[in-house]
Amino acid sequence: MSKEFRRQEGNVEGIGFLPGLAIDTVIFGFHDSQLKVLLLEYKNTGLYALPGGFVHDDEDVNQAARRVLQSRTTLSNIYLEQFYVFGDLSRYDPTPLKAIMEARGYIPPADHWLLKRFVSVGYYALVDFTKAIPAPDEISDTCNWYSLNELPVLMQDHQQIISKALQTLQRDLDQKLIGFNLMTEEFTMGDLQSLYETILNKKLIRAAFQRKMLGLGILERIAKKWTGGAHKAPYLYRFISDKTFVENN
Amino acid sequence: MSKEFRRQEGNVEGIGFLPGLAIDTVIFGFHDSQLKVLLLEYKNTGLYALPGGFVHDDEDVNQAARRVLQSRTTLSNIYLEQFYVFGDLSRYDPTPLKAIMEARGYIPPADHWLLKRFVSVGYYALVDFTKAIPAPDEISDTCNWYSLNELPVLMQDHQQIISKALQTLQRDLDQKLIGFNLMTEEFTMGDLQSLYETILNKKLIRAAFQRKMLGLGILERIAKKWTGGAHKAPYLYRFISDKTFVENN
DNA sequence: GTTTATTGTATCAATATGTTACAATAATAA
DNA sequence: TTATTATTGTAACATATTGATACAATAAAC
Repeated sequence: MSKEFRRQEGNVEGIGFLPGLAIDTVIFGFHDSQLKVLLLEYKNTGLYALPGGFVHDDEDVNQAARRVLQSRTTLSNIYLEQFYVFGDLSRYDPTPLKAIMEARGYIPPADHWLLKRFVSVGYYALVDFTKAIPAPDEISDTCNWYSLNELPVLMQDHQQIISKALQTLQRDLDQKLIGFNLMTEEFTMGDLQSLYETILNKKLIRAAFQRKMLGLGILERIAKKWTGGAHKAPYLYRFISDKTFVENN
Repeated sequence: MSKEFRRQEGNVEGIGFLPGLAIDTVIFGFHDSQLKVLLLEYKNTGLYALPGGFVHDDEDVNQAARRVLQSRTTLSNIYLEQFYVFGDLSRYDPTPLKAIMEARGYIPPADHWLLKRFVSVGYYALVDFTKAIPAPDEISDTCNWYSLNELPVLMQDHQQIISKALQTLQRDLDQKLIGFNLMTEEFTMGDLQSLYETILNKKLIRAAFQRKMLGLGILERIAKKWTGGAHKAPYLYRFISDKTFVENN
C-alpha cells in the first residue's frame, strides 16, 4: 500500500480510480474492557483520520474496502460490513487533503481530483485486537488504537461516521452473532459479557447472560481454566463455528 | 423531471452531476394484500427498471434520492431509507442505457458519461398506495406498480436490489415502527396483520398480533366501523403519531 | 486451614408470547 | 323478525423467555 498514495497524488486526474468515491473503514477492536478504533495520524499536520482509500476502476467497492482493511491491520478474513453512505454536500472540504499533500511537499493544482467533492462509503470491521498489527501508510506517522471515549479530534465528518458505525454494531450485535469476532480465541464468560456491556453501553444480568450465551449452542467449553484471581477459576470458552465471518455480499 | 434526462443525455461529459454515482429507489406500496414496487418501462426497448437518477453536484445524495422519489410518486414527506451500495464491477453494463438513448434517436459517443461504470446507492421508500400517483419520466412509457411475485425481467442488477431492499424492510419492520407508512389513514387490524404477514412472509397469530399492536400504544381506535361483511364489523384504527417519518439523516 | 472474591447454576418471579375459547355482532337469508 | 354465518375483540390459560436472588464450588492469598 505504500505505493498507493503516490499513485493517487501524482495522478492529478485520478486515472485508474472511480472519481468522487471514497471508502472509510471503522475498525473496531476490544481491549481492557474498552472498544477501540484504528486511527491514522498524518505527517506534520496533526490530523487524525479513519483508515480509508479509493476504489480502483477494476475492483468491486467491497473489494476496495477489504484491501484497505488488510493493509491497515495485516489481517485477512476479517468481518467487514458496509453500513452507510455519507454523501452530504456539507462534508465537502478540500482543506485537510490539501494540507496533507502540502505537508509532504507537494502543491496540488486547484483541480486535483483529490480536492473535489467525495462521497464516502462507510464500512465497519471487527478484529481480534491481539492479532491485528496496525500499519501506517506512507503518508501517516502512526496507525494506532484509540478508545472510543478518548478520541482525538477527527478530520471532516469522521466522528459522525464512527458514531453511525457504533449504532449499527449495536443494532446488529443481537441479530447476527458477530461479537465473537472481537474476542481472542479463548475467553471467559466474563470477558464476553464485558464486551456486550461495552458495545451496548448498559449493564447486563450475569446469570441471564450466561444462560443465554450457553443456550445458543455456539460456545465450546475448553478443558483448561483461566488462572490468576483469588477465587474460583472461570472456564475458558471458544466460539464453535469458524470465526471467519466474511461479508456475504 | 422531464428536463432531467435531456440535461443528462445531451451533456456528454455529465457536467453538473457527480460522476459514476447513481441512485436507485425501491418504492414499496401495499394493495390487495400484496407488496408492490414501482417500475418504469422504457420507450421502445421493453426494458423495466427501478426509478433512479443521478446526483447533482450541488445537492446531498439523500436529497437526490428524495428528488427522484417525489418526481415518481408526486408525494412529499415519504419514509425513505438508504440501505446498500451496489458497487460490484460485474454490474457494469452500458448496453441498457445505450439502448434507451438509441431508442430515443440519440446515438451517444462511446465515452458518454452515462455509459461509464456506475456505483449505485440503493434506497427504499414506503408509500401509501392510494395516495401515490405514479408518474413516468420523459424516457419511460409507463410508471406502474408491480406485485413482488410477478415482477418482469429487470435491467441490470435491479432484481437483486429489490431483494436486498425487502430483506432490509423485513429486518427493520419490528425495530422501527415503519409499517404504518404503507397503510392508508384508517385501517382494520386485519389489514395491518395482512401487511405484516406479507412483508415477513409468514402467518402470524391473530390474538397475539392484536394484543401486541394495541400494547404499543401507537394506535387510536376510531369511532366509526368498517362495513361490508356479513359478520361483526371491525373497528378502524389510525396511527397516532404523524405519519411523517422522514429520514433522520 | 481459613478467608475472599468470583463463577456456575438452580430456583422462583415477572414478563412476553403461543394457543384456545367464546361472547359480540353486521350482514344475509329465511 | 329471527336465525344463520363469518369474523372480531378479548379473556383465559399454557408455554417460553427474561429478570432477580440465592448458594454451593473453588483458586488464590494469607
